[in-house]
Amino acid sequence: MNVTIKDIAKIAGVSYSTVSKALNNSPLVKPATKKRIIEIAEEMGYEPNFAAQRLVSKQTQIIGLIWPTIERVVLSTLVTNISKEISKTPYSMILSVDPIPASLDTFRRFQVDGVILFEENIEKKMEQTNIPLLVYGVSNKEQSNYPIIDANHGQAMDEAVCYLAELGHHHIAYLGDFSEIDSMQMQKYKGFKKAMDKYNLKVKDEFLINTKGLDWYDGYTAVSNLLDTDERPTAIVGGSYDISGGIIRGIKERKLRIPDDISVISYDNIPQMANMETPLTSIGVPVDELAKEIVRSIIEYVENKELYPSVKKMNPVLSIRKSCGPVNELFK
Amino acid sequence: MNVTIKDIAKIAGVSYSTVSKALNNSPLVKPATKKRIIEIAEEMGYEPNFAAQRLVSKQTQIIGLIWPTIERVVLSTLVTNISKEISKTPYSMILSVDPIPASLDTFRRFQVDGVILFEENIEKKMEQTNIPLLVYGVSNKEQSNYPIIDANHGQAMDEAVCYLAELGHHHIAYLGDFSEIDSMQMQKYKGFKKAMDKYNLKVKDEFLINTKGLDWYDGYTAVSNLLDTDERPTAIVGGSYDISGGIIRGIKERKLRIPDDISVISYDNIPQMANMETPLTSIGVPVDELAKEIVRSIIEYVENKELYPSVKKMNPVLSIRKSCGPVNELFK
DNA sequence: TTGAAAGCGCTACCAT
DNA sequence: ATGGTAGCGCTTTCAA
Repeated sequence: MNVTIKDIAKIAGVSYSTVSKALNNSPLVKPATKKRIIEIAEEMGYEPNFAAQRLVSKQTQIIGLIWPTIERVVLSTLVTNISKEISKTPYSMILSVDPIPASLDTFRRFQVDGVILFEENIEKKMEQTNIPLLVYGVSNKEQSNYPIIDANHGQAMDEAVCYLAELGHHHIAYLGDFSEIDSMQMQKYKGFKKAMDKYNLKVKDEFLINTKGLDWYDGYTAVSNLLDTDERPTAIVGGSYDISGGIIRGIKERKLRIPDDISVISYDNIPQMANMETPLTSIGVPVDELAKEIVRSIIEYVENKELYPSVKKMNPVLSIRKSCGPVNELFK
Repeated sequence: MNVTIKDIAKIAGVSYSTVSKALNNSPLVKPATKKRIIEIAEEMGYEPNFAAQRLVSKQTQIIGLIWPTIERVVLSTLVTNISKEISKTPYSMILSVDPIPASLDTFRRFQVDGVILFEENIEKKMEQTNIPLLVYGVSNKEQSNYPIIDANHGQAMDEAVCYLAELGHHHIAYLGDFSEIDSMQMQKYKGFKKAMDKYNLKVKDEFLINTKGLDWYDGYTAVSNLLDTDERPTAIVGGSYDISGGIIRGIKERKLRIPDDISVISYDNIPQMANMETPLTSIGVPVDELAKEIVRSIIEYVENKELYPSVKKMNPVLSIRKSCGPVNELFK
């Protein structure tokens, strides 16, 4: 059997309610007593009984997170960051890898206080959930039944293009997925075109490549096609971390130098970008900030349910590393 | 407030202890009463209070799983399958993405009944855990402090090579990671060489390529190098699902046909292999069987702690799809 | 076959 | 500043 507060009380020679207070750092206990009790508790290897705490406090202090179905490094990095962030709070996080409805079911049984979700277009599936739900994804509509954390993709592309333009690039290509299925990808694509327009840069059709996927080899294939033509861009915007990885490799295989011959800027902003064969200059909401905001929001929502479901757009950050440089005059 | 058994008791006109029994399908309750109570419970949307159940029953009925740090499709497929398998039992599963010690800490707080782990060489880290632990990984030693589920890599390679030999292949290449760090990979590599030996096939040094990684592009790069030489193998064994994906693409890019010009067999056995551009013939423990065994074992261990920690080697299965064929006489 | 009641370990309130 | 105690929702004796 495990140590309980009653055991501690017996040893400490106090009542067990005092022990409870001491362990919860209540100001109602004399510091000396408190200290003594805490020491005894530690010595005895006391671990509070979660179930008992919950039973009485009604709150589970658990946040559920549904593991995104799409496998991407950026997403799993985000999940890891969220986990780290939550562990700094009094809350714990549990994950489910099941499909959304099954996950919600599990979470209901666990009586979690709130749920974090990554999918979009989940309206239908969510009908009767009364658990506070926080979604990370695209905010299509003005209104929503649950709070949404989104990234300002338009601004991100604007900053990326602006940066490249300032470096003197006029011939910029975008390699990303714009298959119309994934609205987040579409936002990036549209954002790019809009930004090019804003900075008075013409964008050639051949410089707009639909990778039809977000994986490493999608970027690799796309850049291979791009570089095997006569006219090359002086800079490339990669639509995602993985795509950009493929882009870099493709470029290197053609013995082109980054950034001397060609500059590359990538969407997404995760620390891994600094550790690539060429550290990638990138644009996007830093994953740790994103995680912080997601955790802050869900907890705020949980503790304050009447809060109006809000939509929050996170601002991107340009992280300058080594993959972008001034345009090479030779190639102009 | 949620519905409790007392509420149900009031409506049903019985005592709440009867409700408890009825809901737990106790034989002590008259079937008619039981049926009525269950109906009322459903109608009222009753959900048992997890915390209360735990508090009294001492068992949490929760299995914790520590998300593997290495990102691989096969592993996440396995996790998904384990989750599915556990949901068929009275147990639930929670995941943690934190490093092992932090995860174990969380699990201890949650008072989970058992933990599933994927890493190897964890001896040191586990010192003082008294939670039943089940490891999926390589069983280096005869003895271990915890049960291990392993795959019979030697037999797998034997079957793969045997199959290819029967199809008439003599020139077989192995593309996998054998960087000595990952003992599971080493087992595959050694298994391949041993099997080649057993079937009296010579293996050329150039046909043994260390991909130094398990990703798609590792396979792609390796096969590109392999195929750009004069002498080609008639068959390739790919060391993992991802590697083999890259291999296939590399082959196709060179306008070679699978399996007419070259046969490919992949390690690992997950359903996704049937859906590739060329459905992959593969060897490995089917992921669903693996999941079943893992779940069966951990539960057995949990419910039967005095059980001697065992090492179980799972048998591989050869799944014949479309990527292997008889050797093409022209290339012999 | 059903009901009463103890008690799981804890928090929070009221009393001292 | 400390102690006493009700009660969270449930399972599980024991009694009827």
